Amino acid sequence: MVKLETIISLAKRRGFVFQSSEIYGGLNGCWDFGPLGTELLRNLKELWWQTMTYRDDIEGLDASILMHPSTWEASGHVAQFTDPMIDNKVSKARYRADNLIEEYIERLRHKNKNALAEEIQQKLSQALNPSDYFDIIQTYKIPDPVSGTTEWTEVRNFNLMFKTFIGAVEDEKNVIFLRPETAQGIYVNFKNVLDCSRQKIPFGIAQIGKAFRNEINTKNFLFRTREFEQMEMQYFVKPGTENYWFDYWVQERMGWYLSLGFNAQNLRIKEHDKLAHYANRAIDIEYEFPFGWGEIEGIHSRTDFDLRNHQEYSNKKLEYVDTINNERYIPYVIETSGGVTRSLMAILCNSFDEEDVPSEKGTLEKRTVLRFHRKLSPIKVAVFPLVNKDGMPELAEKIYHNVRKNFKAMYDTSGAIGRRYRRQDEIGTPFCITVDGQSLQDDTVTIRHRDSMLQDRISISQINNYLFDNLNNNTN
RNA sequence: GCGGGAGUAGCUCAGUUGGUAGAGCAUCAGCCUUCCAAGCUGAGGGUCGCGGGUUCGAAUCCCGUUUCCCGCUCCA
Repeated sequence: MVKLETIISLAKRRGFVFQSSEIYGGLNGCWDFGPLGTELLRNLKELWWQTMTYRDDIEGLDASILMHPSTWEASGHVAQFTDPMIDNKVSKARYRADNLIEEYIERLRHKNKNALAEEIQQKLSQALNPSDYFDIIQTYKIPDPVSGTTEWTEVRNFNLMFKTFIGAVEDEKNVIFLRPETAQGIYVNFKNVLDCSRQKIPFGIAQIGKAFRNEINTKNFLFRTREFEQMEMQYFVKPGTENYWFDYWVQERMGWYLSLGFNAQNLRIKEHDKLAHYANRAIDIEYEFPFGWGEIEGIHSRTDFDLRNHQEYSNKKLEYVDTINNERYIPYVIETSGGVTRSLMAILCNSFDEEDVPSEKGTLEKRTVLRFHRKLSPIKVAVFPLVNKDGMPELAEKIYHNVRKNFKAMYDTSGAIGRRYRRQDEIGTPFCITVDGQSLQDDTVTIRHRDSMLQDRISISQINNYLFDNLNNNTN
């Protein structure tokens, strides 16, 4: 499997991804998208957007990043989006206090000290704030698995939401958060969308946008970052039908990734062992990255947890009224929550290929090619004159100006033709059009395919049709 | 956050015991090239991640810091 460093190097060299604020030494876990990365990102999001909102039963939304503070009270993020952290003073090892205690309980059970284990379990289940965890660790003298000592710091709560202030005064009353997920923007707009769209349940609301989490550790290039983009769709269903729709959306979403050219062997569905407080069913769609399996999309059955809480906190009815059956209820929600940034990274990994091809000299040479699905490719077509004389550049340039009206295109006259093909291979351009001597005679050009390196000869007047046909069908 | 490795041109890297930096590729200009990269000529590009310190003198030694990679830990 390709190394992450290889991907990062190519991404930088060809303008897919740069480190944020690089001239100042970079900013941990933040990345910028360059010219080609931006195109790829836009194509990815556009495909998702079309898949979702071209349906009759899904509406689009673009909610603000800053939201009323009560949103995060209702969602549970203020109380629960928090890790109680504790450090051992001797080993310097850092733990989540609840995990540390749970591990200790496990070890007690292994030693058949079940009564004690049960006692601690009881206290753990009632623990709410940092001092509760600290008391348990103190009372039972829970040791550090690394150093074996009980030299602990206090337990400190680490909330993963980014905090800032609204207005000029920086006091507690003015604290607001950058959204840690886009979902809540959808829930609080549930009634608005329902009222204006004339949708009937089941229906969904789709949104693409940035979210922010003040992660303790960032990691693995684009995989774990503090600022990231999500593409989320919340599907509102009648209670009791949530399992049907859960299975439906798992199928749909998995199919979507496969339709983008993801290798099925590098995708899997992972059941959650432990469910979050809001979910009664959850799976992750995982991709096998160079560093191992990682989530690219989560599908959660969130029950009516969110709408019910927003109804309670806002004191506004968030019910759905079924006038035909004369029913009213708070809908259940199936959430499909995809990571744009993570998917982009998965696409880079999935597309990267190196193969040996025979060279002009008769030896084998390495060819680097990004085998993007055509719909994802940042550049759709490149146009070259075979050589820079005899009227070929003039004709090639004319063709280029024509195709770029409809397709992201590139014109290149620099270097030998083989080199220009390889440049395009490396950025995943599916088609290269070359004007040669024959073109000047009979108004035809060659069109070269990235993956097979084979060429068709077509007439210049057919170029647009050819590209439309080949870029819009669903084959890879 | 811990441990390990690394940071020198856009990329991959070299740089001997400290004496103010090189190569290949890439880029740009020109030439040459009639279909799968690395022919010819020339040019541009680096305060050696950043900040201190030691020294007559630091890419090189010391301290701090930052970023990336790998392994732990973590990921409501």
